[in-house]
Amino acid sequence: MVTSTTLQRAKRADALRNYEQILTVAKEAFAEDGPDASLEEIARRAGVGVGTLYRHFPTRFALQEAVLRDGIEELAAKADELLDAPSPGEALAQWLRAQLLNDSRNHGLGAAVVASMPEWNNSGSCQRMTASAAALLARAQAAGEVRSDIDAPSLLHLVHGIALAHQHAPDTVRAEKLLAIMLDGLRP
Amino acid sequence: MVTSTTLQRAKRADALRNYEQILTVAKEAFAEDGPDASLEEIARRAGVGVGTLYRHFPTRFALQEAVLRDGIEELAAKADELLDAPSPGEALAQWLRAQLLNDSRNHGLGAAVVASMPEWNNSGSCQRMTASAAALLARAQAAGEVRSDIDAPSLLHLVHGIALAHQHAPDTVRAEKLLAIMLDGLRP
DNA sequence: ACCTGAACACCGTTCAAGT
DNA sequence: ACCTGAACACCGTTCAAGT
Repeated sequence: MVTSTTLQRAKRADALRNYEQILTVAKEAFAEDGPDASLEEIARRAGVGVGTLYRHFPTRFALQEAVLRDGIEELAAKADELLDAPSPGEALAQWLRAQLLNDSRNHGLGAAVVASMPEWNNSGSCQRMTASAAALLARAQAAGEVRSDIDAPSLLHLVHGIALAHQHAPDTVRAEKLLAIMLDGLRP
Repeated sequence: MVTSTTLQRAKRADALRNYEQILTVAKEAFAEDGPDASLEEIARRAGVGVGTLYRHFPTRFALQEAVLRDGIEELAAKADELLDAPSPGEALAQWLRAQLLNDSRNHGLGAAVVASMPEWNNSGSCQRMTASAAALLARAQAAGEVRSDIDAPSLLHLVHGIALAHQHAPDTVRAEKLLAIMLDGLRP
């Protein structure tokens, strides 16, 4: 797995330390205070000047995307694995459940970013998730296990919608039941 | 129809005028700038001191709920009508479509409030919508047109999730297609 | 190169003073 | 009763000065 760390190239040691520290603190802050958590406080808690935070993450969205990156890499990897699974329909269902789980793991940050950050649609993360979803979906449709009149973006919208609707009452059971209902609706 | 105006009792004329003016401006502001629109600017554009805004609407949520109130009254009324419609399943579907339409009419404010304001669940508006949904749902379930293992809050969560996922690309066609898929999933 | 923190503009919220 | 707007605290963002 390629982590954000290994992607850093030739940074000074202190810069790298700061980068990681900001990321760690940001993860906590977003979980506690939501997607609008104070950047100033994140910098403070990371023991870093605000300017340093802005240097590493020029926009709030950049920081949010960085926080989400690990989970997204994992989901992409999981999608690749699932492309070899025996039942294409079940593989898709499993991956969508993983999406839901990931959304709840980061306390709804993912879903919130998708819904309220216009930049999301043009981000690499979005393209990556859409590509994974499209591959799994195409296979399930080719196998006749999923109706053909739905596309990958719609599918992701639905899952994130379910996640969003539960971000303030993170009832995993209920969320998974809604996903099950949605999956029933996906049958041809 | 009972409007918010007729609910005001014995206010001074200028107070009432201010109340209405703030509401009008807030509606525009939320549509333009989203649910976090500046309260200060709303007051300014309404030609009113900030204190006056706070007097009428002690919290941001109070103002948001007031902006949404008319649409909610309409939906509640529509639900009452639809309880007499011939097909219980179709009546439910129609009402859910109206929910979606209402969400897009106020530029996603409704869905955003539902998702990001913890106060929502305890609000009268929420109880009202849940009651309407429950009545239509119960009838559809009794008629055997909708599966019995879903409840009204889940149903509303799903619809608002769909609306939320589209608030930054308000593609009505796509949203309605997702709703149709969800409705398919609701069949017994 | 990278970091710091002061500086500026802006917003949320309260409250003393006004009518 | 209701309104106003100044006052305070806080945050986002930039940028000159430092290492």
